[in-house]
Amino acid sequence: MTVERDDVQPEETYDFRRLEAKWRPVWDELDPFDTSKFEDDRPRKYVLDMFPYPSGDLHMGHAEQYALGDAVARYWRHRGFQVLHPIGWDSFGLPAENAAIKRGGEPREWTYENIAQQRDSMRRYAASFDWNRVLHTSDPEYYKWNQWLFLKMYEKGLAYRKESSVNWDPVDQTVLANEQVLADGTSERSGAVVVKKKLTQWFLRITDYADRLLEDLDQLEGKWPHKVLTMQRNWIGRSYGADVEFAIEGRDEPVSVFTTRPDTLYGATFMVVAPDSDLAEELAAGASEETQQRFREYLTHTQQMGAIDRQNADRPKTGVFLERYGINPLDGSRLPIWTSDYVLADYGHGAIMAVPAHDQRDLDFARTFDLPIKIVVEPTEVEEGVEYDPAVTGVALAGDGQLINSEELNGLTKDDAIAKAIEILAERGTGRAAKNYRLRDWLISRQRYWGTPIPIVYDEADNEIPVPEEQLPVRLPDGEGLDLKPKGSSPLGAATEWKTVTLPDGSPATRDTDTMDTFVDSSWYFLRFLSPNNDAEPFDQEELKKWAPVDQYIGGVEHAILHLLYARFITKVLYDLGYVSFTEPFSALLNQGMVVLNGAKMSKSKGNFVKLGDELNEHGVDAVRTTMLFASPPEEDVDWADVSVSGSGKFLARAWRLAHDVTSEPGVDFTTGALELRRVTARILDEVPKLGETFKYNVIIARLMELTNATRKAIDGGVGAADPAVREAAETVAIMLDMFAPYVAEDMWQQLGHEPSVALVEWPTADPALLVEDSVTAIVQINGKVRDSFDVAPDIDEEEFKKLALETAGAQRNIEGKQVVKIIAKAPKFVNVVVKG
RNA sequence: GCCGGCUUGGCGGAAUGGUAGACGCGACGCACUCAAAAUGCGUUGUCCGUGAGGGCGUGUGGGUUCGAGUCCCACAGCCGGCACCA
Repeated sequence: MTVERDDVQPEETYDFRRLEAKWRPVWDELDPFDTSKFEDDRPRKYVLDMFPYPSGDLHMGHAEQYALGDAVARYWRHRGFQVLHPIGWDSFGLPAENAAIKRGGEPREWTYENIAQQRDSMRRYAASFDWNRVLHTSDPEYYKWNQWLFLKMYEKGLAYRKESSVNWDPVDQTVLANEQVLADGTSERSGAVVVKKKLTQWFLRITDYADRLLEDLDQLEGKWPHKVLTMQRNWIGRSYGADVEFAIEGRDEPVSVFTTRPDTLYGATFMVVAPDSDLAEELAAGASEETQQRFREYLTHTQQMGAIDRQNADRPKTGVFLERYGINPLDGSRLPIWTSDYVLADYGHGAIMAVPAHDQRDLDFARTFDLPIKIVVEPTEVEEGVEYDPAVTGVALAGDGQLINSEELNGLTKDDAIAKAIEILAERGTGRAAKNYRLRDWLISRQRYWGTPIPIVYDEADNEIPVPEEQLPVRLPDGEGLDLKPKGSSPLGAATEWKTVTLPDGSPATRDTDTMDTFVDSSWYFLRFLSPNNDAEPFDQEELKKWAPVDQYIGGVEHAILHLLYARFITKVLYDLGYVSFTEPFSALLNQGMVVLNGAKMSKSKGNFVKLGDELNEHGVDAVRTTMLFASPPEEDVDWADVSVSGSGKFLARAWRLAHDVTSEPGVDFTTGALELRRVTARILDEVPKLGETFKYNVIIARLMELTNATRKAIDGGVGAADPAVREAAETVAIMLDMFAPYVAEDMWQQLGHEPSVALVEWPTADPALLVEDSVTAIVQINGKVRDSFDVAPDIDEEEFKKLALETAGAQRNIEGKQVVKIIAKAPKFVNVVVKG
């Protein structure tokens, strides 16, 4: 194959290697996507691809994402928009640190080498980025503004430090984010079972924004994938109910519990507190020595249990009676207080009222420890003779019904009783309506080196002192000489010189040695792209007005919750601080599917893997990009075993040859061209913009294949290569193909006698006259079944149309001997004859 | 358990309530070739029929409609999210 290539004239045949080598330097020189060049009145679009983490070179997943994002950006350019399409790197993070530990050297070197490699690959991939706006989150010029953001939030009380229970990896000796804990409770990297550990850490008060984060999702309906909206709603997890105060015997202060079912208050027969809560410890302290001992053992057992073990609802219920009692605020009954690990310390108040008849978990617990079960809601639909008593069936009655054994609530339905119970509690001052969230505050401290230093110092009394804004950035010290190995505290603790500072009054202080979660970096980077080199402010207000918010965001569904939730949160914070005028960062979101192989996620270790480099070398950039988008609609997964990259290559070669064969001159009058081919071109010019709006690139490519085939037929058939319609069609193919195969498109454009770049050429609009056909094919149905068809003029009159339909052989055959009941006709499309007999 | 989504040929997929299967892959046949590759042309939902033509067909069952892949109801299967969250 390679041998033969030398034998043929290179210009006569499609050769992706030649095209790639030819056009890359031209584009580098032209820099066609430099947004600053366009100071005109065209409408603007901000098209953003989620920026990559620089772990090695680009892989198939990147190829899919950037093929898609680039098609979107190129689409809008061809539609006459100024398009901002920037790229940068999410370049802080643990993999760089691990690579440095493993192979020596510095996280910095590893990171920037990978960035250089990925940047080269992206340029080869012909992604239409504005290369003048590149940012790296690990640059001090960037993370300075993370620190600025942190200080602004600290001023507003939105950043705070507290002791809490966090995910701890005992092998790597570091905290882990929730997303780094696998479903089986092990660390995704070390494989160790993750445990909970109490540490003092920095948090961002995202729970203050829970309602807005939830309610503003409604604005995004139809613009974001429904799936993502649902996932965010689940994650925030708002539930309505009541806070109820229970007096505690031998304690001055009452204990609050949250319940979604205040209607079942009369059915409460005991209380449960989380073993790892402060309350449990305090209550246990008032119990007998033996019980205190049992409590301590139980607490230890709970703390040692993995996070996932604890969440396993199938586990038998365990617990310890604390020998203390609470008082039901409605009926004054005495409720024994237990502790059990099915109650979580950090949800609600870490304590519950247990209603075993109407809550499955409470019922399981009551049956295990032989506690009373009192029915207070009679189920609505009770079948005669069917046992429904939870004490017997073991199934709690969670549904609707009529209240019984509940004094003033008796006879009410569930919903009415909830309202009434809240009213009574409020009157007596022992409770109130309340809501609770699954969402927790965002823990941003990390015991890692390769991240943004937290701009706080501590005086000798451990008071927090924010670093003054003018002293930012707090630069990360050189990693050289620092021990990055996991040891349970941040590597920055060993940077003595860096860590030690002197306060204005001369007293000594130390820096916070943790770094920020890298999700902080990515929560606002889309704003930094507007003015990445501005060192006076995080983002330029004028650029902000021009471009923000992001019109179209494109990325994988794996970020459906964390990144997108954090970015939405920070945007709302910036809105409240007066820095931006919008409350949602991404007006529209598109999730691309994954590239899989034989139905399974690609995995190097399992040998189930396709190397992007191999595909590019064998088939070329254009064929790979086209294959990615032709395989299916963008949100679906692409199974590389089901696609044909060489098939895409064949199509591109056919398209390229069209331009090569055209013999008419540029600027020739298309209106004198062959009508039939012109109609095909017009139809596609008319259809493709609509398809582009809904990202149906697979269909657009199919249309371009049709147009290519039709043009080929015209050239080889009677029309001939010199016909203006052939040039019109070939130019249309070239312009549209630019969305998927920029090298082929650019070369075709040149072959057709035009200057680069085709990427900046606006699509012609279809001549409406060409969209009207001379004749259309009408179908004839008898009782809804297609029996014949006939050609008619599109403006045929209804009566004439019906008459012609009834005259067709198919109609005659099927009507014969039957009675015509009704004729439904829509000229010139179809006729349906309803017959009987 | 709760919530969301999906289900169309051998495969990926297409189809404003109006000819289901566009376009492509694969397969088969033909041309070119000593042969193969490449390229081109043709066939390709399924069953009956030599043919003309006809029956069946978009997970299953029902409904609305002159007409349903498309709208409504129920069910099944698959995928995803959340889950001892009170």
